[in-house]
Amino acid sequence: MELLKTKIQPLIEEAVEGLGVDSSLVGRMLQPSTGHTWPPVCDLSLPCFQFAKKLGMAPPAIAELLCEKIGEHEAIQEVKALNGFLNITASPSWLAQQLLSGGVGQRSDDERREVLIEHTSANPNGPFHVGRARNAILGDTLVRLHRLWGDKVTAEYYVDDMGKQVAVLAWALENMTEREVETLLADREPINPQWAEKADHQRVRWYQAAQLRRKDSADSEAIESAIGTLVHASEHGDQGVLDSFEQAYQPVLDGMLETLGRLGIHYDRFTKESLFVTNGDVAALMKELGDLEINGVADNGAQFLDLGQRGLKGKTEFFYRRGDGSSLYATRDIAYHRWKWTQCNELINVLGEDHRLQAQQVGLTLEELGERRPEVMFYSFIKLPEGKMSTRRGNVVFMDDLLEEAQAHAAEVLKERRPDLDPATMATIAEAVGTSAVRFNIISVSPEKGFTFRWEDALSFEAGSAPFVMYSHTRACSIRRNVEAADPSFITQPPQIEPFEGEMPAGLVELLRTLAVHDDRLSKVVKEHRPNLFANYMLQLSMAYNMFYRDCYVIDQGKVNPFFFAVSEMARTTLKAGMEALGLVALETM
RNA sequence: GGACGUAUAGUGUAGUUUGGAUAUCACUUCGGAUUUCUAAUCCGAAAACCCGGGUUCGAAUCCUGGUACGUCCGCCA
Repeated sequence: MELLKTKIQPLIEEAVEGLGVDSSLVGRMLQPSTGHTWPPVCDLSLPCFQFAKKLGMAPPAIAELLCEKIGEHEAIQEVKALNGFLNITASPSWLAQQLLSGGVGQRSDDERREVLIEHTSANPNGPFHVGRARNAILGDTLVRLHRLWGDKVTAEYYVDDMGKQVAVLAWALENMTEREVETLLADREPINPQWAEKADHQRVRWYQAAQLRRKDSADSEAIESAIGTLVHASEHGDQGVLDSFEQAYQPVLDGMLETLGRLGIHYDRFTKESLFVTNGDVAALMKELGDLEINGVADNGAQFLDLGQRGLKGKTEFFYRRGDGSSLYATRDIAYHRWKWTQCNELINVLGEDHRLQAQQVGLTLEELGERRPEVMFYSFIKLPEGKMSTRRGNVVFMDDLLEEAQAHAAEVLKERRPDLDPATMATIAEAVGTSAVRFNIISVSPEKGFTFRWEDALSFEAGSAPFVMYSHTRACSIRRNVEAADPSFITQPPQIEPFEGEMPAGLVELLRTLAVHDDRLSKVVKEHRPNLFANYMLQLSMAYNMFYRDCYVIDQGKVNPFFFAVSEMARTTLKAGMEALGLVALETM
C-alpha cells in the first residue's frame, strides 16, 4: 500500500534509528503483508529478523520495542507486534478521506509512456481456434490495462502476407474446384452450416485440401514447385504475386477479425510483412548484418550470425539470408522491429512459447545493431483434454463455436433468473455474459502455464468468474438507480461527505482497503505484463464490494446514507474501469 | 542428445522476480444464512507446496541433482 507507505515510512525509520540500527533498509523491508492470507492481517509489515543479530535480541522483542516507539499518526489505526513482525494497519477513515477526496490515482506525465503492443499476428489461413485466442485475449487485455494506467497505446497486428502459408492458400483458390476440395475432405467434419458464409471457414477448406494434395498426390512435386515459385516471387517483392496473395487472405483475415470483434478485440494498425521487402529496409538490413563482427558465410553463400559469441546456448547459428540472396521470416521481423522502435518508446510482443528461440535471436541481433530488445510476454499453448489442438486431425474448438455456446449457456441461465426480460435485452445480456466469461477464463491463468480448455470451466458462471464481477457491478448500478429515484439531488449535486462516526463495519473497511491498493496492483501488472494478477484483483474487489453490500445499507428505510453512497460509487467506477480493462462488458443490469 | 519453460488440496489455480507469520481464490464435499438497496450472493468446516541434497536463525520461494509434462533445436513461417 504505497498510499500509506509514503506517509509513514519516516515514522518507522525514526523508530528504527532510535534503536541504533541502520534505517536505510526500511524502505525496502516495509511491505504489504505477504498476500498469503486474504484478507491480509495488516496493510504494511516490517519483518524484524534482520535487526536481530546487530541488537542481540529476539525479533519478537524488537518488534515490541518498535511498536512502543511509534507515535500516533492520523493515517495509522493500529501498530502491533506479532511473531517478529511490526504490523501497521491503516486508519479506515483516513483511507476513506484519501480515496474520496480524489487525490488517489493521479499519474504524472513521466509515468505515461508510448507503448506499441503487437499481438495475435496469426497467419490468415483459417478461422480462429481457442489455441490462437490466448494470444489475442492476453494481448488485448495488456493493451487495455496499459490504457487504464494512462499509457498511450498502439495495438498492432503484423500481417503475414507472404511466404508459404499464404502461398498455399492462394494456389489452392486458383487451382482447385469446390468439388475437388470437398472430395479430398470427405472424411472430415463438414463445414458448420452456421458459418457457411464466413470466408475464414470457407477458405480454410481450400487450404486444408491443398495441404493434403501437397503431401499425397501424383502431382505433388509439380504443386510443390508451383508454390515454391510463388513463395520466391513474394520474397523478392513481386507486386503481382503479393496482390494475388492479398486477394486470397484478406477475406479470411476479415472473418478472423469479426470473431475477435465479438470479444471486443480491435487493432489500431495492421502492418504487412511485405512492406519491409518492397521498401528496401530488408535489403539494407542484410547488408548491415553482413558487416557485423559475428557474421558468417556458408558454402552456398547463405549468411548467418554466430550468436554463440553473444551468449546464446544450444543452436548458435542464426541464418538471416538464403543462398539465393532472399530474406527469411526472422530477417523481416528484425526490420519490422527497427521500424517499430521509431513509433514508440516501449515495445511489447505477445508470442507463443514456440517463438522463444526466435525471439532470442531477434533480440540479440537488435542489440548487436545497437537497438533495444522488445519486452515479450510468452504464453504456452492451450490444449484440449484429448490432447494437443490440431487443425489437421480436426481436434479443434473454433472461437466462433465457443462464443455461440457461451451465449446459449448464458441465455439458459438468464431465462431461469430473469423470466421478466424481453428477448432482445436477454440476448444482449447473454452475449455480454458469454463473451466476458470466455475472456476471464483465459485471462485469469498465468500466461506461461499450460492451459487445458474445458467447456465446463469456460462456461462456469459461479464465484470466481466474470459474471461474479459483473454481478457486483450491477448491484452498485442498481443502488445508484435507487438513490436517484429516492433523491435525484444525490446525483446532480452530491452532498458534502461528513467523516464517518464510530467504528466502521468490517465490509466497509475491507472495501476501502481493497480500493486503496488498486494502483499498487495495476502498476505491478502493467510493468510485469501479468494480466492474471489484475483478474485476481477484480475478484477481490468484487468480494469486498459484496461484503460492503452485506454490511452497509446505502438506502436504509428510504433514507440515503451519503457516506455509504460515496463509497459505493467509488467502487462502482473502479469496478467499471477495471472490467473494461479486462475486456469484460460492464452491464448495468443482468 | 542439447536449449528453454512448467510442477502447489480430489480438480483448477494465486503466491516464487525481492526467502519471513496460520500458503490465496474458486469448483467439489459437508454444515449454516434468505419476507434482500438484484442470492449469478453471504457465513463456516475439511483438504496441497513433484522427489533428494545444500545455503540460512528461517525455504513453496535461492543453489544443486533427479523425475514428469510442454515447447524449440529448418538456408520454413
